[in-house]
Amino acid sequence: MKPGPRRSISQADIVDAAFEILEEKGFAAVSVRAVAAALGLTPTALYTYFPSKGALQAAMIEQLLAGVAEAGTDPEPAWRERIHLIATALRDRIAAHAGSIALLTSGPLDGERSRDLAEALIAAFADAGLGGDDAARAGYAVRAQVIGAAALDAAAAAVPEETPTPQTLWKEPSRHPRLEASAHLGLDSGEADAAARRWSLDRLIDGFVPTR
Amino acid sequence: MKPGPRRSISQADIVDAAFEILEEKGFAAVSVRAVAAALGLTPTALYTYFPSKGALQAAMIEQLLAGVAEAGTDPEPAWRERIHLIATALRDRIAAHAGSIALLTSGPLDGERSRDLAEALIAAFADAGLGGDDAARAGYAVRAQVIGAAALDAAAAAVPEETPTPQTLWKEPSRHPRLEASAHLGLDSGEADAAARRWSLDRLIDGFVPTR
DNA sequence: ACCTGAACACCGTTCAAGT
DNA sequence: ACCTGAACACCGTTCAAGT
Repeated sequence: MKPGPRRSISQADIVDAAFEILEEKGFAAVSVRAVAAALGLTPTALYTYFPSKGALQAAMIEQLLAGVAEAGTDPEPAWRERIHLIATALRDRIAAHAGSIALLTSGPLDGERSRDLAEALIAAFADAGLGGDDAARAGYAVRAQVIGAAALDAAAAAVPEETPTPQTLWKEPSRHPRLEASAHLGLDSGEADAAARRWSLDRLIDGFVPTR
Repeated sequence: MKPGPRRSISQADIVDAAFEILEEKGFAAVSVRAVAAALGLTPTALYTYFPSKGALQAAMIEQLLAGVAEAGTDPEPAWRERIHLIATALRDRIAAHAGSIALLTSGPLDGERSRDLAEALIAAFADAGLGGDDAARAGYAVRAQVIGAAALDAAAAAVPEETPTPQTLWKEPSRHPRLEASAHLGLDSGEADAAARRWSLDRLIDGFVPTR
């Protein structure tokens, strides 16, 4: 293809292409060169739209978080439900885009949407009656919980092929009996269901919001 | 230098060299080539010790987590203190090695030490009177909390130079008033103190362990 | 067993040049 | 303004070969 002006490709097109690669081939495969190739461009052409790979990743994070805070902005549902709506929206966004937790933990997290998310959670806890500082601490704890759980889930998903244990007559006593006894919960295989996540988040909320 | 057998370098030496690069130049800089160069070796020589870069990273994770579970294994302190000891040990290890949260979220997390950590937390919650399933859920929540908070802290640390806001006469009303009002807590700048972290973790524990 | 050197298929980014 | 092509200093990994 010959050089020259072309019908413009938008920043959003580039972010979309990057997400496609992220989901299909993982975070490490999201290279400037691969994204450019997916769009039929030369790597250098991308630097017309984004000044660096980091700037592209920041744009990806903003798109990932778009609308999450708004899930709990409507003041109609009670504060607890609003927290669940925000937490679930964040969790679902991360879960819907394989590899996105690596993206989130790869650099700064100070975009506008990231702050919107923090603000919405603090507001919900303030509506629950918490003072400003406690509401901020509770909101931080919820963000840490959702992101931490997503990180643990991604780590579980990255575990290679389960090697079928050869049948042995004598079983070694396990060093992790309690962990293994809880395997059916699916916590460390990323298979916990939505009800279980809701229950755990309710426990965290209960800890921060004193019942009177 | 000429090829040939040399006084052996150990796997631990390689892991140590890798940590030095991680802390000084960040996760992205931990390359097989850079680690080899730091040891005066050729990249290919490292493949004698580790079959892949991933195997080296897994060894780094195991070293990072070494001893963390043991911080709360002694049955003498009460269960709540044991949880704090484990959580603090994990947090301190991550904080002491800049870039290590990227390491932890870069791949599988199924090593022996990782399981030791999970087991120790579940055991402490079981001592608190929780049933096996609830203890597992509470232990998972604590792990998620510490790792999620470390991820948020690292994201805050990665935020580039704070551009001093030019003095303006008329201030735009902020879209994040509650978040900004809580800036003094240092939550989103990775500067929360140990007492604040302990308080927040106590809230989480309270949510899971019903007071009677 | 442990190591080198060459090679392959990749990276992010810069620069001069084209239209 | 948008794009190409060449270039630079890097990657992880494999392979044949040395001692």
